[in-house]
Amino acid sequence: MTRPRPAPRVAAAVDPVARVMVDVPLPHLDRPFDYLVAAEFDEQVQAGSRVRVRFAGRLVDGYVLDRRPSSEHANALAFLDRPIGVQPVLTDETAALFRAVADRYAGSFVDVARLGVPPRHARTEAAPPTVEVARTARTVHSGWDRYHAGGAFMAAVGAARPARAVWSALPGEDWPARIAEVIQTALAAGRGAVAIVPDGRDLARVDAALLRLLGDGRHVALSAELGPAERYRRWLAVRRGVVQAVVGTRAAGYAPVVNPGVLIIWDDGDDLHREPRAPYPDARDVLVLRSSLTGAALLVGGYARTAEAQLLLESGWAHEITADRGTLRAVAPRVVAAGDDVEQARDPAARAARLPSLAWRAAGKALADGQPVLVQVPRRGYVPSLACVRDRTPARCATCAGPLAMGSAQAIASCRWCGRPAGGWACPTCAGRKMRALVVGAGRTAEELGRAFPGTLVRTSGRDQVLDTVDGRPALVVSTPGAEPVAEGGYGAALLLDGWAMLARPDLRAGEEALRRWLNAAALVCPGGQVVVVADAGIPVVQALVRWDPAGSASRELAERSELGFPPAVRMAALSGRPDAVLDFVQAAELPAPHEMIGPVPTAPSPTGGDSESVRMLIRVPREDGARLATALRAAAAGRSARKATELVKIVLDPAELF
DNA sequence: TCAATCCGTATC
DNA sequence: ATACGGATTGAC
Repeated sequence: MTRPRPAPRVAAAVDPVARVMVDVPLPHLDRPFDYLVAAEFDEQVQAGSRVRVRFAGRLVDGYVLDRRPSSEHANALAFLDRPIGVQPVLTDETAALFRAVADRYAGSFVDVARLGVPPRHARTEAAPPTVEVARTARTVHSGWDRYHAGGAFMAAVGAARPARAVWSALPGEDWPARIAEVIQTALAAGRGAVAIVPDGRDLARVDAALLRLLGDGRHVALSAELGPAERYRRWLAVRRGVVQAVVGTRAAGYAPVVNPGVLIIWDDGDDLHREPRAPYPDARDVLVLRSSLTGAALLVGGYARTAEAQLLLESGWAHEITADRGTLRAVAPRVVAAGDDVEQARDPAARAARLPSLAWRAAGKALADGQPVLVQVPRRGYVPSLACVRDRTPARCATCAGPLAMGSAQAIASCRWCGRPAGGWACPTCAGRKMRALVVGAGRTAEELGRAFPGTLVRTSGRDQVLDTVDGRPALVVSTPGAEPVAEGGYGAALLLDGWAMLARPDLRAGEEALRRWLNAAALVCPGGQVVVVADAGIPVVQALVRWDPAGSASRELAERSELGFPPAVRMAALSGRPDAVLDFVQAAELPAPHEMIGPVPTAPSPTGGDSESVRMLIRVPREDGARLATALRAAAAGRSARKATELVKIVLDPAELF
């Protein structure tokens, strides 16, 4: 009985070898493997194509890096199984970027490619490309001449020079319009552009600004919220060079724009820029790497300034775009710090609303002047919810040290992590036995404010329902950080009520993050309007808000991080997992000298239910050894996976949360 | 003497 | 991961 034999395959005549990155989760296989391309697939298998290959006996997905005339591999090559679709997805430039990001974060190429390449949608890929008719662009006067070096940066982008800048936006700045102007300048120079913003609301604003400036069809907005078909359709338009400008959320930092001339990130301190999937890259770093690799210009902008952006400046890698003090004074709100004098407030309504009297008066005046008032309150759950009524020591669980909270229908506080009721609590500092709500949610604040200002319209913007804009009529707009609506004509006043609560967070970045949120809210206030921040005026970041000095604050922050030995002044890696696995890992790793090991410490039990057996270890090296540290960690991970150590160790470079 | 099993190694 | 080869073990 003769079995039907498959027809013998013939390799392509030219460049028969494809170098393929295979999609397997093992770190030691993060390198190219060579396959033969059958003649029948010659056209479909190109540099950047998705393919299916037989690897260790199984069919797996892969990406073709390039085609070559021959292989270095000593043994016979296998034929690759088949191409997936006809559309190459990587460009030489994005392939190099995926490699660089993987190397920076001790991760693998395919992990990063998964972040940067959207899932294929076959029908969309096959559909004829929609013909976009570009409307004539509108010319407007650039708003960049209010800034030192603003015009120079625009000129550099227009001349396709690789300028790199950190931009401190003026309060009230129409930053989406400024970003649109930069993008328009890059397009006019025949180059592409990528702009990254934290969330969908900012994305919509930049999208609208681009539509106004460029007309239809010159750009696309990319975000994860689009359905798979629409997301792939827009992404394909970029990959095919139909559009050259992209605005999007963090994954759009990898968009395969042809010949990018400028890369932009807005509000780089927002934690939404950090990817929560391995290898946990940050969008600012992705753009910095991409700028270095391609020579594209880079713009890091925001009202606030991060220590990381400050380092770009102090290392001389980037230049500053700022306005002078006179220009700033003309547009800035007046900012005062109010100690939390709730108890002394004369007005009973103010007392009931937990408002310091200064804040209450500022709000009343703005409302009387016919203007809206912004009230920023922290998100519920952002900080421990109960504290000692006398000295505000956060109330913690006696068993697991988790934060205590008051349940909805319970009379007794209980732990939010372990759920145990906290009967008989006593303050560890003053032995007081009374707790009070440290932070009141937006809903409750809105209720109380409504009573404090009878007859005033109260609106809320937060997690569940985010308002994009409010009109210029008098109203109290209660919002959580990041959800503040833009007010027509600007707010008459802003009350930042969460000051000390925000600063009380046991986090390395608490100060920087508090200032960032305050500046973002205060920037929405009209020139000369009143901002009241409820915090101790002696705290440096409170001073930085009062003087509107994000640069000075970032400089101080960076100096402090240098002194304490924290990123970005040094490079750190956090290794977490079961104790034996973490120990085994660090023993196997050939870490660059000098290095410092901190820990291991047990990781805090969390409501998300992480392994209670888990520990975390920090490794610290000088900044210039960052690449070597990542290489060593990758090698250690490869060694472990090669010898079948299955216990997972999570590697995070420069973790955002250090405590 | 042969099969079952363990361990190490390569995966193109 | 998974597949394979070579060494090792154990039973006839």
